[in-house]
Amino acid sequence: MSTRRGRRNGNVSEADITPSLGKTISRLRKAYNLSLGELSEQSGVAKSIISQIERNETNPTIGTVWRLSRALDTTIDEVLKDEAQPNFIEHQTKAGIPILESQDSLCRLAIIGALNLVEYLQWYDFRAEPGGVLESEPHPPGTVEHLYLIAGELEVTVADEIRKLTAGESLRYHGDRPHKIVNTGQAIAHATMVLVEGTPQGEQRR
Amino acid sequence: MSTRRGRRNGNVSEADITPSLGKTISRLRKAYNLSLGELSEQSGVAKSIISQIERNETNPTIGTVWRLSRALDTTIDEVLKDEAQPNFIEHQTKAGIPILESQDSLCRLAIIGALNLVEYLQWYDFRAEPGGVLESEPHPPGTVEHLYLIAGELEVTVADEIRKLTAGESLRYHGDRPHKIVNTGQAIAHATMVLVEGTPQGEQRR
DNA sequence: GCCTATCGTTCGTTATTCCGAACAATAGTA
DNA sequence: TACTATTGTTCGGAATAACGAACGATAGGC
Repeated sequence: MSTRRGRRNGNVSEADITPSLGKTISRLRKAYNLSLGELSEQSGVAKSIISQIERNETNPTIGTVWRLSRALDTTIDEVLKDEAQPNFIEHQTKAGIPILESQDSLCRLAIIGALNLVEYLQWYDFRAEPGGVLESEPHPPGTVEHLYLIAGELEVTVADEIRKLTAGESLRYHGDRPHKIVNTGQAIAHATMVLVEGTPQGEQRR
Repeated sequence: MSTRRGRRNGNVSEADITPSLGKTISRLRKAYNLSLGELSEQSGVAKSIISQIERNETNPTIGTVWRLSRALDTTIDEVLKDEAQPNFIEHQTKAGIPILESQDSLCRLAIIGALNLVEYLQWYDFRAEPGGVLESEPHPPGTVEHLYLIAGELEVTVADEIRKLTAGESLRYHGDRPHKIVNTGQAIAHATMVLVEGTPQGEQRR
């Protein structure tokens, strides 16, 4: 019990207490199609550090992780959550629009737009084959998700509540809770999804 | 651009990016009736550091926070997360969605969502028969319009510029100028439109 | 009142995070 | 092939987080 924070050249000790951190950062970075240099620029963290973090070769500061989380449009607690979420696999399309695929590869989320406002905003084109399931980890606190079903039939579960949607209906709910979208119909379901990452109302100013 | 991470005696900069952390640790520690020394013993973190963390005078490493979380019978993401919010789901039925029709009644614009943020935000489901024309009066200054063409073919005219869109493409333009959307194809055109009113721009979210 | 125990804070040293530049590995282009 | 760009990694130096000990403050016990 002497090695304070033993590391140095090879053997990792404290670095990998959160083994998912490096993978998570790496996965998010790739989902946004960013290089180390680009993420470094957007986050203000040296790319050498990001490289080390992704390989779990260092024990970063809260501040560093926070800056990375922010650049990756998420929050620090999201990034540090232990359970790896293999929900999305990054997949590149012809037009350069990143496409996210669900694990069963029956759902496809295309990021068709994003805006940097005081709040951050993204919208998606969502398609699901019959039986397709899209499970989302909670988004950052205060996030609102809006789903408009263009065609087909969906079942949406937020926290414990379940709603069925038919074509033409829309649903709005908190995205900062675990939620699941299932195509319960026989045909392809098609929807537009808008995601607003916002200041929780009644938030303190400093 | 010299101050790397300015701190030093008094003025905190990076330390309080997660202002709740110190309070959270302190609250948990007191909830268990632990002194700094006791928590130090159980967690393996020097009590001087715990003291500084609780007063947001340092920017701890992930490892340190993790050891503290563990000693306090919780997880690191719990400690770093802000308080939860009540659940809410808002379900809008098909009948409740207002539909706007263009003058030639060949275009239909369904308002599928709106949010009051610092900026005002609306999004639409847009459908146009072949030959349909949608002419818009200029929206308030600073408005940004984003169009994502799901299917068909559109021609968008903003001020003097004309752009042709094919399925899968998207376009972003100033909405505070007169603009016109024409379905130049032979089939129904289908698009998602997002409209953001606000911020004279130059505003960013951090 | 005095002594002792315990509390949280401050101080000097050591270890390591972080940075920027240099480097190697990989493509893409002429 | 050589030249250029871009990728991720490695390396030395500066900034600082973590440590342990020392310090003042507070409260009991005698």
